[in-house]
Amino acid sequence: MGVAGGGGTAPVRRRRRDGEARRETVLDAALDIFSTVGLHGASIDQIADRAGLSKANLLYYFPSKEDLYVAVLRRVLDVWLDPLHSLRADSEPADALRHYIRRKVTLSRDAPQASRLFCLEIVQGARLLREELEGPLRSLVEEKAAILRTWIAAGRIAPHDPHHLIFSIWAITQHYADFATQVEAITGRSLADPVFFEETVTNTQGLILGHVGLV
Amino acid sequence: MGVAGGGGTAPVRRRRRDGEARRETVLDAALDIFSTVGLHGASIDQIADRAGLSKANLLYYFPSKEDLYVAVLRRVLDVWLDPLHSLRADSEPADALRHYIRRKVTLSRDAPQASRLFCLEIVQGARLLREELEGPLRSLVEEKAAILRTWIAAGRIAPHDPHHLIFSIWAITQHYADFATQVEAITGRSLADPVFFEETVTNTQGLILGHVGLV
DNA sequence: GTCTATAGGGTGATAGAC
DNA sequence: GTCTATCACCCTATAGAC
Repeated sequence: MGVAGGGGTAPVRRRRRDGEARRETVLDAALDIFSTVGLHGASIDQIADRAGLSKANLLYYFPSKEDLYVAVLRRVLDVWLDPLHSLRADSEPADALRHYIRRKVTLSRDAPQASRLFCLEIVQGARLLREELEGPLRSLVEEKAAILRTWIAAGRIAPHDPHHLIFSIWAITQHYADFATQVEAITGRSLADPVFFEETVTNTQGLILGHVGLV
Repeated sequence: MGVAGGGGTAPVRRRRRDGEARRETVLDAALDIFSTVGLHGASIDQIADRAGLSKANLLYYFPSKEDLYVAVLRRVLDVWLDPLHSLRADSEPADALRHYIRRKVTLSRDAPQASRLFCLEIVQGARLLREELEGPLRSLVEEKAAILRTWIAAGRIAPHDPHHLIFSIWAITQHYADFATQVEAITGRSLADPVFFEETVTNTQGLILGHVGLV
């Protein structure tokens, strides 16, 4: 993070790399803030401060606050849906579900801010994410629901609506990130505690696998 | 809603009743708006408009925007925790859980805004609700967890951590209110559809009851 | 209780020097 | 690319007439 940098390295090339890193720094800071106070509660000044640049300079990288917000959101969505891709037709159903649930809870532990920002956006009507939900997300879920239906047809899991099954997994696993404040207020524990983390994974796996007859 | 009101009725007494109704109107409007755009996204003007009075007049009833927000939150919390009170030690476990889940999903259908506002507040760290969570809520949950432990000790339900059980029920049932946008984007359906509502209740009941060995 | 007017502070975004 | 200065706007809250 040297301010001036030494020597005679070609400034243009280094600047470009710095620019990318700078954008990432801003996106990280923005995720921090947006996930805590929402789009309207955050000020550009605040985000710029945390990212270590001036307000005007931030607006050089992102032309408006909403643009920045959407950029953060898109990045979050990618990370967030990634685990679902690994649910494959040729897996063993029990292994696949167990693995998926563990990955989701792990993400709730390691990227709670991403979960919360996503949650805030959806709860408020997903004004800036609606297209992503009705397009790519819907397709992805439909694809995975088809796999579950295949397993049902083959008698490998009990017959339950795949949508409700997926929603139940999302609901429970994300609850431990989104409602962490409440969970901590009640239990005094969080996913950062390895024992509590493992309990959560095991409990959720048992709940879901039991439901589809895979205990 | 007569502006002038006729006749010679005692103005003081009627005014007081109107005042109460007026407050309620404002609280309803505020819930609408806050649950959609959050505390910071809402303007007093907007809420006053929806409630049918002027900004200055609203501030006569609620001294500041944050005061109004907290008033709405408290009212929401009461409604929201009410179903849990009916979980009693002398109930039949299967009936009690089934009933509780149905009530929670019903609330998600009939009071989704309350659920969403509560969700927004918790996700953002519950700055204005923390005491309520660590005090009354924690006590209430502890009380109900004790009941579940009694049932476990008596061999009436399978032994699982009561906290995780309660969180799972909350997570799933509230998901259909808080993430309704996502659910609709993916399935095209909502709790307003009686068939979907019944599916949701049945699925959640099956999931939970199966987990505690009551199917 | 209800209004109009306005004070007073903060914020998003732009202009323009370096 | 980065900064300072500034504009233009919105919004909370208050003052004071009715």
